[in-house]
Amino acid sequence: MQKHNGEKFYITTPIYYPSGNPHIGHCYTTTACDSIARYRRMQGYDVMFLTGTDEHGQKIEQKASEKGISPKAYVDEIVEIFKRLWKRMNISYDRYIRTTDDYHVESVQKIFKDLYDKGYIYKGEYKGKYCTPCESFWTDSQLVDGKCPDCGRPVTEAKEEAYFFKMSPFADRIEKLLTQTDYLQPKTRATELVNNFIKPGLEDLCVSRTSFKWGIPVTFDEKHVVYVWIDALSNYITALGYQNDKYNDYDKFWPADVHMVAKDIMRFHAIIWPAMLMALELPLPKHLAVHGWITFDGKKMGKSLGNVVDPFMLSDRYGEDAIRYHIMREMALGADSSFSNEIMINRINTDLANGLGNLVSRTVAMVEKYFGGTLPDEREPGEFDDELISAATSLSEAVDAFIDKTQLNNALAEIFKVVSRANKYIDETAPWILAKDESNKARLASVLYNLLETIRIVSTLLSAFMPTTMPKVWEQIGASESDVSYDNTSVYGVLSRNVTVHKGEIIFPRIDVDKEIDELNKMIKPSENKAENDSNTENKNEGLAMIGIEDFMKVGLTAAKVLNCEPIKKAKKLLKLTLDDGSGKERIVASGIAKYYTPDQLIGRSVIVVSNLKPAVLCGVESNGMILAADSGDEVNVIFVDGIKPGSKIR
RNA sequence: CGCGGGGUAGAGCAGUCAGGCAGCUCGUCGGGCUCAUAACCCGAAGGUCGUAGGUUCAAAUCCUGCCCCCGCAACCA
Repeated sequence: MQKHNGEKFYITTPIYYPSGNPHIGHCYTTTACDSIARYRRMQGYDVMFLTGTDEHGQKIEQKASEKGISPKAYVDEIVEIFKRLWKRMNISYDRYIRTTDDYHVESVQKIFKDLYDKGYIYKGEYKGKYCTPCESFWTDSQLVDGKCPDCGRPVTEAKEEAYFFKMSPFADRIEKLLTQTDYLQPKTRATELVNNFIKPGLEDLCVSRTSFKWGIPVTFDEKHVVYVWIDALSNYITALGYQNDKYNDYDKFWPADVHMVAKDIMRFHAIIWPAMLMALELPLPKHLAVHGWITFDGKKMGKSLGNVVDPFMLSDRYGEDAIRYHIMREMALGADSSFSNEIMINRINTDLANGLGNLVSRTVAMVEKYFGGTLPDEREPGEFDDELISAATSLSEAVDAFIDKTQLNNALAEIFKVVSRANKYIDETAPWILAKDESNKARLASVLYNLLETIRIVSTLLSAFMPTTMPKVWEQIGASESDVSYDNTSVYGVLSRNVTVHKGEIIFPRIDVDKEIDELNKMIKPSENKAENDSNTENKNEGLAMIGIEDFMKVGLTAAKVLNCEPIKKAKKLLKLTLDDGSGKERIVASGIAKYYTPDQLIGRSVIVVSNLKPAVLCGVESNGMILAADSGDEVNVIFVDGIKPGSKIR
């Protein structure tokens, strides 16, 4: 076994955006980091485990003003909730950075200036769609129906002065980093990044904004605030004291050993962050571990589903360690993993209650029943002993290897193989038969001691993943603090020969699946219905505002007959419809219904068209209006008005 | 021909890089056990490995074509 005394280990979660309450996805990243951090501490590393919140930006500014409070007051509230959750989940972070902290602000300003002085940041123009009432810029992809996603009003082409960060000088080095090193875990994503972002040419990055105020001011140009990239990503070094006097840990802990992120922010950490560090001439982090999303019953987890899988509620019901175990056991590094109540409860029952919990319970019960709680001196080795003991003492080596690769699910699988082996050992040795004959006393003591030793090793390794419950196991098997050190996991014979056990409460109670699912469903019903409503309105409009008749009358609805219809070549979802709307001129409309209708099903039929919609070009086709259809979420039905004369007004 | 991931037992997945008896977990069925949280242990059923070809003594694995699903992007007007 390798000794790691004093070696440093630096691991980070992303800094989360507190525009809403934390959900199970945040929990995954954070507990995964926590487990690695705890494991490394056990191994003797000097660990720095950082988490925090990314608190600036337009969205926070807006949410705060909706609530009529200052942005700082708004984030303060949510940060409290994050911290409360981490406490509940027993997260052992060493440091919590908020981008509103003074020292971070100071560092970011220096970094920005430094990059400017080095010539990597220059002043340019940012072009985009602008919503005047909201004073907001939006990218095309953010627009909803071509309109401002916040207020729904039309946007105009506009530009603003902005600072840009030159990315191109670093393209080659970044490509090498992604394809030729083990920076990216899993590496399968490297191709995707290189093809999508590096090969087409790295675009310079807009790093300042003038359109909102809630951010870190650019020191040499006060109307600009630093945009998210430099502000947020640099947290990983400012939290160590880079360019500030608050901390003095940069030299010791940088570069980071692991940045763990979910796949949606992989690009920033795989490309932008290394580019920034290269520009600053700083060492690059060693690994970027990218995990997937937790999906709920197959659906992508969103804010609206956040309530459904509320981590506070789950930990109330099942205990934080059961939740920690489940999400880490279920999630593989690369892929998404599906979360459902049934999978979770089954997992808790099978592995924790039936497997580990029951093993502890039956072993301790037998020591009490057959020896009054304290093992005698006598020993007698026997068949099956060696296999069990070697499985247990070699376990840490296997677990180490998976931790090194950030594959926590596999590390846990490895541990539970030994739990199974131990349960099988009980059957093989049949202690209850040994107990019938006094002459087998020594053999019986050996069997039970071997089981206690196995439990000791398994629970020690598991304590990184389940830090709340494992100490309860140690108490039951009579292990002292020094017995459960990491170093002792590869050693047999650590527990005292005359160890005394203490039967206690059931550590992982078995859950009644049917009853529990029933209750959960009852709780979920209201919020799930709400979620469905949300998704029907594209999740963007939080309930439509009331409008007056005059607003409705602004919409021109006309019956029209489909003269021709054909797929649009470049488009997957669009059909191009040629309509007779009674005006005498043909009207061309593109409609995103190709998944649900073939052209044949539409030609000759009559539909309702919104006639005064501003034209838009979609995949090279100019669309004049839209046709009405009912969207239930699962299917889309065009509203047909066959027999109605083209041109008829609809009100 | 936009980029990428995937299709293996009822469900969820590994195995594919490096060809060599099709495996794991859950579920189902049968048996065993009685220390234990109705838990534990053993056994069985269940798969044309998406599809059509090719290479090979041998293909889930390598090659070619096609079908389907999922992300991202574009395009839900």
